[in-house]
Amino acid sequence: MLTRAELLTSLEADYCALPRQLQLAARYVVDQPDRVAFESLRGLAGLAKVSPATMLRLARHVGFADFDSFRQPFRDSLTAPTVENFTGRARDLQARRKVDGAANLLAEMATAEEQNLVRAFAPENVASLTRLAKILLTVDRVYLTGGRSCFAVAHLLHYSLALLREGVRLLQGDGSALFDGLRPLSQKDLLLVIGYDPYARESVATAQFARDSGAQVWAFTDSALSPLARLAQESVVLDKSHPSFFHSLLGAFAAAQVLVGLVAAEGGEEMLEILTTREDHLARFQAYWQAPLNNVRE
Amino acid sequence: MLTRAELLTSLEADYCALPRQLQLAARYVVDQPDRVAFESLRGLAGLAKVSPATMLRLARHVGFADFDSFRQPFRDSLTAPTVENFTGRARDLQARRKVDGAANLLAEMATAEEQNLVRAFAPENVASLTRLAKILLTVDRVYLTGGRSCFAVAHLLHYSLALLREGVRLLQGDGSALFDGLRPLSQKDLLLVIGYDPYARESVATAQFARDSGAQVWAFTDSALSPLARLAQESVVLDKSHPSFFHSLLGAFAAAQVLVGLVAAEGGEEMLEILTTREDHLARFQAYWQAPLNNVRE
DNA sequence: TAATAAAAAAAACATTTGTTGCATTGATGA
DNA sequence: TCATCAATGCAACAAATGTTTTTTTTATTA
Repeated sequence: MLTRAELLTSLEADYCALPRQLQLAARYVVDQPDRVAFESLRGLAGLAKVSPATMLRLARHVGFADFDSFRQPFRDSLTAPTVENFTGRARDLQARRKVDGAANLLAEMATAEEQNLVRAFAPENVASLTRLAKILLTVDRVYLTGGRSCFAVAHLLHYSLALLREGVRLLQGDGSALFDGLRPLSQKDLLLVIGYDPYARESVATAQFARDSGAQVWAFTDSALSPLARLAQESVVLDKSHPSFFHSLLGAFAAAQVLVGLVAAEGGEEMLEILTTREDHLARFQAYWQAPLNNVRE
Repeated sequence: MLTRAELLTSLEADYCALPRQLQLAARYVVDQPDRVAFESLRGLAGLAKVSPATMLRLARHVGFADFDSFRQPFRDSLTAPTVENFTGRARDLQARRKVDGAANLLAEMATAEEQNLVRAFAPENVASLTRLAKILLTVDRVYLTGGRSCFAVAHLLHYSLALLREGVRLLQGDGSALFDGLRPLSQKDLLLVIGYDPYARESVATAQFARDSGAQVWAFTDSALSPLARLAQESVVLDKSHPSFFHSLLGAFAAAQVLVGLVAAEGGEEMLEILTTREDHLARFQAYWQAPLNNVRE
């Protein structure tokens, strides 16, 4: 399917070959592409001083079935910061809709996940994560918690951050053990809570507890209005769109990895040394698989 | 005239004082402000799962005379010259490399993660995952394992798949307990192992053990030549590029979510029923946080 | 519990929308 | 000059839209 840019160039190329009224219509579209995104067929025709039928003919001329799909690329260009090859492929798959139901589901998943990823890198989030990365290196202890599926995110963060600094604690999500782990929480500590709707009761309770103790609370969550965001002093708001029954956690994972990357960068050279030391340590304890020395010949 | 940002903050501030349905409407607007720009009143109401009248009431509540003027700020924010678009900004930043280290790092992360995502949806992987989804519904038991950071992937898969069928086991990655869990492994079982270079010794050993027992072995891994891929009968090969010290697991997470989505789709209607039953179950045991019933008045 | 008020959904309405078919125009070549 | 055909506007339609009014549901108070 055509992108806005392709569409505009093809209009410019065809321009001379078009009949007079279609030229008028094309001209307005080329000159004011952003307005196309918002106007109705009749509205756009009025602005271009052309009859509605003519504007529709223009849309058809450039290969679209109806006005709505003609307008779509103009809308996309305002919203979607997508990289061409990827969306292109997803749309390809969506094109052969009825042919293969599974392929369509896959295309929807791909599109959704891409959106989740893009949103994770939204300017507000990037700014928040940068701030958080700095803070993470100054606080006494870092507590991580995530209920149910979000536990995976917490676990990933714990694994990585624990390599970067001391005093990173992962709170296991089932009830009582949780508050035991939190007992020594103070004002110099930080809790990062990960939670999507429906919010695990324990996660909200933990955040409340941490906040009441005067600790810093940050959240990775799915809405600026989520109970976690309201408890947190600052939060990273992520998308979770997915065509299946489940929410997508991809945005949260992306944010987590960004955070880890920023913390590592913040730590500089000395942190890299710590890291390589620990790697050596692990290697010495044979945590990793080693390729057999003698290759087997075929 | 309110700007989009002002509008959103005022909406967030009022949120608690709003009646329940208006909260629902407000929440969608706050979470997906970009969609407001393009949707019709009825379309938006549908997305927010609210009646058209309610959405209109929200627009009126924040001081607009009609839906059209309520939507205008959202449109303006898209047309305005501010390029909030990240990839655009990322490209800008990459141009002036040495100027700002942090911003450049972020741009590199975004590009890398996008690549990881795209590779996860490569045709070979999609084909493999589709096959695997079908198989997962036929085998007796499903074992999941992932060492170190990959444990997060295994955990996510376990959480989701366990909602979809019986007999899904997550093998905790530390040593002995692992083989205990595997003892009853048979030819009708399947092991899905997730592992990136450097490969955790236990993961390789587990895969070897499973293979020797005649069970099916599948792998999410970083190379077709990885020890896990060699042991597996079929594998999903993923990228892990990341500008930081750490590997990115985003591809693995994406693949995991695709797999879950496909299994759910494969299961059809009856599986959805099982799922909703379990949700009810969890709700009844108060696993989830509930919004307080009484709204605070201003 | 019953009475009252608030909130929400449903129904109804006129308007606007995208689209189609048809009539009119204007140009071109026989 | 006339026949032909593309180009264009106009009228008409069903579908969708924004809004108002009415009815039903829900919550709160006496």
